[in-house]
Amino acid sequence: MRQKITLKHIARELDVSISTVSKALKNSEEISRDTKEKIQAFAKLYNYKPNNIAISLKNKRTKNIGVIIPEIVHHFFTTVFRGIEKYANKQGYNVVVCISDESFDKEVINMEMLANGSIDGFIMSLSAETQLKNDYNHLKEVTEQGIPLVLFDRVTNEIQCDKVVINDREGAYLAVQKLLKSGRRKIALVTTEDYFSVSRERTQGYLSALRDNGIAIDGNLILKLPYMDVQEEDIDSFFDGNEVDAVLCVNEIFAIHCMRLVQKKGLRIPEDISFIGFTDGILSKYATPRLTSVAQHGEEMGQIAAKMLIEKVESEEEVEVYRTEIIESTLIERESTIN
Amino acid sequence: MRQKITLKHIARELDVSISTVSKALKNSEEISRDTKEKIQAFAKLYNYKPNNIAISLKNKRTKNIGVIIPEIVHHFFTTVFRGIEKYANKQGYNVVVCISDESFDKEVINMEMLANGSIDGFIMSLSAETQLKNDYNHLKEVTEQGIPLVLFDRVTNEIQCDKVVINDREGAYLAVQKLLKSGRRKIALVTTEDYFSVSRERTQGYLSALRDNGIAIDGNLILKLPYMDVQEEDIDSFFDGNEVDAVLCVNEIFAIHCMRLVQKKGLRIPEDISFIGFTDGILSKYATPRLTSVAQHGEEMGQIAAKMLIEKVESEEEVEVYRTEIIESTLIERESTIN
DNA sequence: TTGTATGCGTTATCAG
DNA sequence: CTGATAACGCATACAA
Repeated sequence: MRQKITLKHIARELDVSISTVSKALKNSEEISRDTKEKIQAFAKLYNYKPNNIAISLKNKRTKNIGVIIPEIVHHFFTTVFRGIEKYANKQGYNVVVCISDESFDKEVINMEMLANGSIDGFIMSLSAETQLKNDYNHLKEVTEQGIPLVLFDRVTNEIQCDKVVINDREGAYLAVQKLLKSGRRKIALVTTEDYFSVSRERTQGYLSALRDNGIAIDGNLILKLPYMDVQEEDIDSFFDGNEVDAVLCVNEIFAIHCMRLVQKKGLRIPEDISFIGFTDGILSKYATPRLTSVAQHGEEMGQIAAKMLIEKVESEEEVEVYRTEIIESTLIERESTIN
Repeated sequence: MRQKITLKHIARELDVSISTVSKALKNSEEISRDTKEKIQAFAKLYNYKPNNIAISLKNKRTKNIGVIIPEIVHHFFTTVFRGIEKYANKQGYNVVVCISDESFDKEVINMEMLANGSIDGFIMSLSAETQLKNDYNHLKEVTEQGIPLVLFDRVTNEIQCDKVVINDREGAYLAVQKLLKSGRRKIALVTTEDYFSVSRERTQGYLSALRDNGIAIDGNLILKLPYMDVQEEDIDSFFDGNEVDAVLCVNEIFAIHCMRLVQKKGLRIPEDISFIGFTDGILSKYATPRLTSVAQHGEEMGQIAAKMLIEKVESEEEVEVYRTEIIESTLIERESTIN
């Protein structure tokens, strides 16, 4: 087993000083051609690579970025992560990922673990529990220490930092417009509890689209489902109790569930009832019928978040100005709606 | 902005030496109660946390593990990652993820980036291109440097290291058995090119199940699809050209595609034709009909991989014995098959 | 009980 | 052109 070789080894072997080796390997003008060649050849032969940890300690820069997301087995977060990783990698950064598992405590623990020198900045999306508790002290801690932070998708106004979100309200608005234009009038909304920032926004979009079109809002047509562990009975009784000709769901899982049950009841999609979902993940593409969906542009979101973060990390001056990037959402029309 | 505080700061502030502070914070017996209390109180007040990088440099242990996977927007890898992250986190390790994007070059670059001190060991699944080229020098490099490596799912015999795979052959065998037991005789296999280790194994299982049951093997019933960018026409003509009453697909995407087309042709699933897929991801669960599937137990696989790796990382003696853990695959029966 | 010195691997400054 | 030294933050063997 060939041990990792260090500057010291090379220096000893070639009978020069460590600093000479260091300079030679950086092709410094200070060092004579002969010496450089000798050292470089030796280094190459033994496959010398500088130790990242030592460099990090010296530079106080790790070239690592920390990503904390609520869940990874979830298409949207996965695409965002992809965008982050792609951009970060191109800039020579590595990505360390922690999953908060929608838990406040894990989110806090993970942040603290990483905040002690392991990373140069954070990209994160808030856990459900954090949003519910509305407690953001761990984020404050971190930003006060001067560690850059970029929040995406699930964000909060309580924290001053860069953010990137999609225009959720607009997305919902567009979706409802689309449904109205195709003649639908009894449009239901299937959403989560209000403490999710995205659900709130989407609900707003839904409501204002109806309002702008002079449609009375019927509270009975809004179904709130738990974020996890959807009970089919809840959906079932909702559709039994209401006459509905179109449904907007705040995520694709809800949409798939609803479509299945509604089809079981003998309704045809989209002839009898239209469906539009959010997220536009793999389920939307492969559902039967294929689901019309508001795309969240996860990968783009990730790239932008990474770009914002790295800019902050690499900017010398402590700029105290924070941006919120809003990505326009777009409607991907498929088979679950009519024109 | 409160800067990160170090031992040196505390020492200076309290007019003691750095080592006294260091020991006091470790509650060393050497230090007097008074001094300890004073130092600990001060440290707590200023929220002192040791710098991970410095500790890594000192200990030559980063408490980071590197994960290199071909793709993250893919349910199986995502569940494996979940398992890795869960276990690693519990043991105080962080996970840095790189995506090879099925590219040999990216795999190599990522490994080299991480092998220079950033991580204590690797967990990886080979990229498609790597398997195609059959070139594993980058893995050899790393293992020769004494960096522990665990391969999962997409593995190779060329490298001596710990491995964890599912019993793909057995899984396929069981699936075919199931189909035979329900009276099916014209069983098709939809697979990828041979250079994927998993496809090879699954094909073996398919063939031996047929053989063991005295069914003649019909090469026409084996459809090889490209791993990416499936062309629906290929599937279409396959089903037009062959009479088939059951299909085993080596992944769920293939299965979904086939089911959709077959249904379009007017066949009923499972009455006319049965389907079994591999992976058992989100698509299998939400397909119509729900897809019977060979579960790959991704999370378990990830946990085991992480456990194996951390054991190696933490074992002092250089044990030159490598294990291959084989996880039994199980058949999840749903609506796409009959009894 | 406390402090000094040394080292982890690297780079930068300054002296020779 | 080359090398000694200090520093990054921490831990520890050893000295006082």
